[in-house]
Amino acid sequence: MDARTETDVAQVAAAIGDPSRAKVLLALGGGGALPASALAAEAGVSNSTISGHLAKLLDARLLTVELDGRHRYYRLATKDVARALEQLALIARPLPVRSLNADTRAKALLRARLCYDHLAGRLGVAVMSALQEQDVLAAEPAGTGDGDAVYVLTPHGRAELTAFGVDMERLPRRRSSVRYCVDWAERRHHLAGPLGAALTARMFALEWLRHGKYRRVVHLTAAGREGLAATFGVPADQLG
Amino acid sequence: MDARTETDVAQVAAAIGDPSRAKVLLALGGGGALPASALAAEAGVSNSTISGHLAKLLDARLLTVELDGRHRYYRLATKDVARALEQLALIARPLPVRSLNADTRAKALLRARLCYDHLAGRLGVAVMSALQEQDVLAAEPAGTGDGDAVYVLTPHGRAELTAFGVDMERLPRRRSSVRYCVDWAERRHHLAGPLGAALTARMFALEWLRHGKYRRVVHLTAAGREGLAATFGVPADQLG
DNA sequence: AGCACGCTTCGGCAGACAGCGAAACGTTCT
DNA sequence: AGAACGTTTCGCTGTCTGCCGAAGCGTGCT
Repeated sequence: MDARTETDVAQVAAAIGDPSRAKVLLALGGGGALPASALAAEAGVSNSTISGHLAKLLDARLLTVELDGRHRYYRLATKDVARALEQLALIARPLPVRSLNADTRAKALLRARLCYDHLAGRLGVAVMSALQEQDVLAAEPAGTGDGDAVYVLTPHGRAELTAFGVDMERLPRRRSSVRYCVDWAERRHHLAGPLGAALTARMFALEWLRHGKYRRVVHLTAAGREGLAATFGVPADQLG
Repeated sequence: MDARTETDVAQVAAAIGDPSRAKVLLALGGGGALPASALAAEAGVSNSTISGHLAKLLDARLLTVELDGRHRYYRLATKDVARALEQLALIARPLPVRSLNADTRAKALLRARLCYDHLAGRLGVAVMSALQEQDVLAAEPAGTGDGDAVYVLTPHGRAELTAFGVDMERLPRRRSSVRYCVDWAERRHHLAGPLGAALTARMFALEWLRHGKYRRVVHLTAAGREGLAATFGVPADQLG
């Protein structure tokens, strides 16, 4: 027999459910690692305060630390943590803007951000929709209509992406279907899963994308703007 | 321009992050509706206390109410709330057993439960795995190996399920792929999405499954035990 | 060795909040 | 109308916890 039983949802949720801690987690939501002092600045609290918070997040196994000299780099413990955060963002209310700085940050996040390892935000949904236009992905609308649509990669799409330089060998074979997230800001789908991660990685390799000051924020380069229009037919007016 | 900005993850998480409130949400996780007093018993607090909690959960838009005479039936506001809860359960630590009663409840939940509209728990993963054995579903192992596998419904499987009485017309057409959840207890996949919901509904219609005292708990009937073995080849020793 | 730096620990304070019982409110049943 | 019932509101108490500054500890620079 097995000692496992119900899990302590309340404890994790409480760990996430503090404004400072949530800011920390969101700042790390792009999959990057940051030292304690940067996280303190991010959350707008003192170093001693953030230290307590980080200890709590470690205890809840939401974060891991890497020791590097006198620095300590924190990152999300697993992909599942990032997924849980995005899922929570989906059911959360919009947050009123606090400062001018926060406003530009927020706008940048809405424009293009990483959802741990794949592209999200307006850019993410624009790419997803362009991939359908180009018959790279085929949508199969949900029967029940409640956000449970399904996408598959077409043979043509497979060829297209291979030509683009995505290493398709390392992805699920045959009639692949495709994972996606419901974007919390756009309420539309963006590409996720292994394919989303691989495509995003390729775009970074081509320098179509660059990391912003914080890893979660992504900037589209001029090359990226041209490339997306030329290769996938993403309309330029959706790249603002 | 759009006033939407970052969302308030902290607020939702805080709403979930109280033991009593989490118990309420989990009790409603099967998609059912319960009156305030039942939820108070469920959480083990007084009626006045639960009333405050329910008000908070309503304010956070995690629940909705239906007024029915002097009763008020609460249920989860959307499927997304249920999804968020399961995602949190996935990253939460196991909870130590408190009472004998809680223990039998927990065991029942591990055996078979509803994940809002589809089957989960040991029974859920057993069915999922049997469906693969029977070539109803084909698994396409993840390239990156981090839980991003993909399943598709085979033509044979489509015929099989149609014969079983699942209304396949109302589901995504053509080369459908299939949504799944990672079961928080088993750490294996169970069938979700429209197909999972439809199959589960059919099993209820056939009286293979019956609701327990609380809707989230599901009981397998004798007919269900036989049917699952005969129709899908689910081994009897996995139905304990 | 000595200093600067990043981070954590400690002590203390103030606000938030879960808990209960009593009372109020509205609905249903007799 | 009156009693029973489900639910919410109110007042109160105790506890928890987020916050800071100061002090402590280990690491790296010079």
